[in-house]
Amino acid sequence: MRRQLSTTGYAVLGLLALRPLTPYEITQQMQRSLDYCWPTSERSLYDQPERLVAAGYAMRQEPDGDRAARYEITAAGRDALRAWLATDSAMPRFQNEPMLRALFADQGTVADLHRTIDDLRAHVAQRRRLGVAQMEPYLTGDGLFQERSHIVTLTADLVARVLDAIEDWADEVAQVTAGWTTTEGLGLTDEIRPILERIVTEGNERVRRAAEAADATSDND
Amino acid sequence: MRRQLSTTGYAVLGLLALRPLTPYEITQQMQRSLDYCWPTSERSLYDQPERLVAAGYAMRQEPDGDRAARYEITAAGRDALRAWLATDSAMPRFQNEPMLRALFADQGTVADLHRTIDDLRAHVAQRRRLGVAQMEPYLTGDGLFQERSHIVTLTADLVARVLDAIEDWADEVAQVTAGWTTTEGLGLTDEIRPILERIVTEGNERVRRAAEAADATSDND
DNA sequence: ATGCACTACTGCAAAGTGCAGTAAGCGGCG
DNA sequence: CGCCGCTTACTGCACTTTGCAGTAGTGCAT
Repeated sequence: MRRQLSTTGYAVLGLLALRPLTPYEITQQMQRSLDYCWPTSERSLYDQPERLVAAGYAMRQEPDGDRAARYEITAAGRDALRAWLATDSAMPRFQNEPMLRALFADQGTVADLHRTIDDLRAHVAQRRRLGVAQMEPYLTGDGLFQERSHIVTLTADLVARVLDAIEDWADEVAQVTAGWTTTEGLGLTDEIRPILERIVTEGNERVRRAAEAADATSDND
Repeated sequence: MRRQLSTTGYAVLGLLALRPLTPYEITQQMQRSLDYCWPTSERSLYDQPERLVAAGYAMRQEPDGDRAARYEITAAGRDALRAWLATDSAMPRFQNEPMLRALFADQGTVADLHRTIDDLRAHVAQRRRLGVAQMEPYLTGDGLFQERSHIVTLTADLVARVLDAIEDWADEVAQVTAGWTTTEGLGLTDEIRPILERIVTEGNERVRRAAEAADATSDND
């Protein structure tokens, strides 16, 4: 009954809050809908249902014939989920290996960098295709859990914005590095300097705006 | 000599390629510069130097007095780093707990959602302040490893674009949900529907453009 | 002289990951 | 008809990572 759930545990609990699922169905739902914000290995998901049962947050339904048993959220589980939503969130944690490789690009070849960027572009394109296909049904009222479309739309919007950001960046890097013959020691070329200037000026601009917005908020309190 | 390094191992190796570091310095550099793309626990970093030595990719320098020993990359280490850069990259893996909580917002209160979004905005603002402060010196030629400023600028640009995307999203969510009195069952309201339409139309537009670009590339091969 | 924060780690239990392996069902094919 | 390969639905295991508690030294204020 006692141990504290991990974020992955609450993610699974959130899925069970919508409907009872078998362990395999949990892996599929997780892949389909939560992978955008909470990627996990399939392996770890198979252990979650029994942990939820041990915590009193889920119960195993009697299996129907020789099919796998579904797990169902309990009242205590709903309470725990509600309580978790009222706690402070961990902030985003973005593992971005293509960017890591870009940071070490001067240890490798121009071709290495181009290949990594191309792979990233292909990956983003693929993700977007899947995402759009999942969202289209909601427009005609045929989405999964259509009554949740307000929430699904808002979160999909974040995914779309981040994918756009990555794609635009990849396009820019591909363009800027197209003429490179070395990865080392280039420094602030005519193409790089304006990018740095934009980052710093627009960054400062946004920092200023955020500070003003924060001031306004604290005035209203 | 044998075991295969993790991505974290290569990240540390990449740092050592710039200059020899003590374990503590590795944690500080990792925090300062690679946390944007490769967040890790401090704890795991303390084990990396000895693993690199075991693999033959680094050597422990003789410590100077009672100070901690620095670890230095070996020729085999540089080869391994180069070889790694030539392999396929893993694709980004974004853990985004605020978004996960937004997806389950209908299990909690409007206040929970607003608080999570506010925390996210504050976090993004903080990250941006740090990032801009790190980039400004490069404009005047005073950045760390200024000769790497072309690479540092390009990767900082990705960070800036992603932070902008998240901030704009947070602003939008704050605005759209400001008038909500419930988190449940709202569906496609007058404010939500246009967002969904934008996601789908602009998403399809980008999918189309990416497909054209991919065609053009394969024509050129 | 004592307290206290900060630096620089180490140990340990629990959680997560990658990958190999397994077993059941099922459609095709000679 | 039996076997082949494929997909579905998992389990076991070795290894890595994480979070957190603990510790030892150092500077510096009270």
